[in-house]
Amino acid sequence: MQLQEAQEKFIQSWGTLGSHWGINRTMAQVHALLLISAEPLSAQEIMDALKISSGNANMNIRALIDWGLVFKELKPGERKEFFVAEKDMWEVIRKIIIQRKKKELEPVIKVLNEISTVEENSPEAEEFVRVVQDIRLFAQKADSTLEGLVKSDQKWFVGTFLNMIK
Amino acid sequence: MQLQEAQEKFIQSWGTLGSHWGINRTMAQVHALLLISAEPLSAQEIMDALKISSGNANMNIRALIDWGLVFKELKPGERKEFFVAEKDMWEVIRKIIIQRKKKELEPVIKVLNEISTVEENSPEAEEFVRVVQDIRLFAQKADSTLEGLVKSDQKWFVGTFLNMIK
DNA sequence: TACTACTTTCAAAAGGTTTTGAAAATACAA
DNA sequence: TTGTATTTTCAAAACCTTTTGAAAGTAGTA
Repeated sequence: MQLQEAQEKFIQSWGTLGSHWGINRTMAQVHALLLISAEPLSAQEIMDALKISSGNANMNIRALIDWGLVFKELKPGERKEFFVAEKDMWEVIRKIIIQRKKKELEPVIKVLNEISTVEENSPEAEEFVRVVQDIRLFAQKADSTLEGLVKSDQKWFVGTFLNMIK
Repeated sequence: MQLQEAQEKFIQSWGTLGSHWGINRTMAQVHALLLISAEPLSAQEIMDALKISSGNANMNIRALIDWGLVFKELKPGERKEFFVAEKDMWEVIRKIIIQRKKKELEPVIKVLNEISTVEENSPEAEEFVRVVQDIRLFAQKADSTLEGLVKSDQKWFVGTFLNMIK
């Protein structure tokens, strides 16, 4: 397979994956492009490579920087900004977990805590409390697992993963 | 907090969470409603409770059945169908993993395998192959971990999870 | 068979998200 | 300062997904 074809496939594929993971398709494509680029790219180069507008490029590059998946790089003598991707895959995963934990898991735990105060004075209320407690337990377990993972270094994570599959 | 208010909050919250996890909002709300219902519900009861149309209800109930998160139940003497949710949280997680692994992880691994055959005859090609190999390794690790998890029984999963958080 | 309760389909409408691109803002150079 | 390259903003347009509801289909009942 030719390099260019392979690169395009990779960008497409990463975009599709991203769109299922709370990262919009273009955002994931920009990340993919930067991941496989040996050199930092300017906004203009990203726009040209992916055929997207300046607004779109600007917005998604900034989102990637917010997530900690992309860094701004200034070249001496150049007025324009260049961008590089976080290339360490474990770090990428960590950054995504941090965002999603904050945006999804934590709000749900908050609601579960609130609603578990309901009084158990009817069969429906009993069923409700049982289900909510069960989910709450799992959510808290997931939360502390992810928290540990985020705070841990790579080796611990790799080790745990390997342990899991035996 | 009143039971009804708590139930509504739970359904809302579960819907929001679902929509970030490849399950559409209504589908997640139907699942939430069935989860906290002590009795099987008919399509009509689901439509009334969530204020959704028959088409919408039908479509999402079927999707939930496809995912293995909801089961059809026939009551003797009743013409209409009733539905119950899978209430075991670990089983719910397993079912979701099965679907997402199939729909997302496996296609990506396929592409990664294809494109890693590119020849390393330039700095760009080298960078490309390095990144792809790295991701491929991670993806395969994740795949076998999830596969093990899906095939395992609850206890093993709970145990591993607890081990992870120490 | 015809009736009725219930379920399913699907084209059109609604709703939500993403993208565009012109205009405004910014920042450096002369 | 003025000019120019670059970045940012944002309202409108395009696009994509979900929902509706009427009509068709199905299956039990009489």
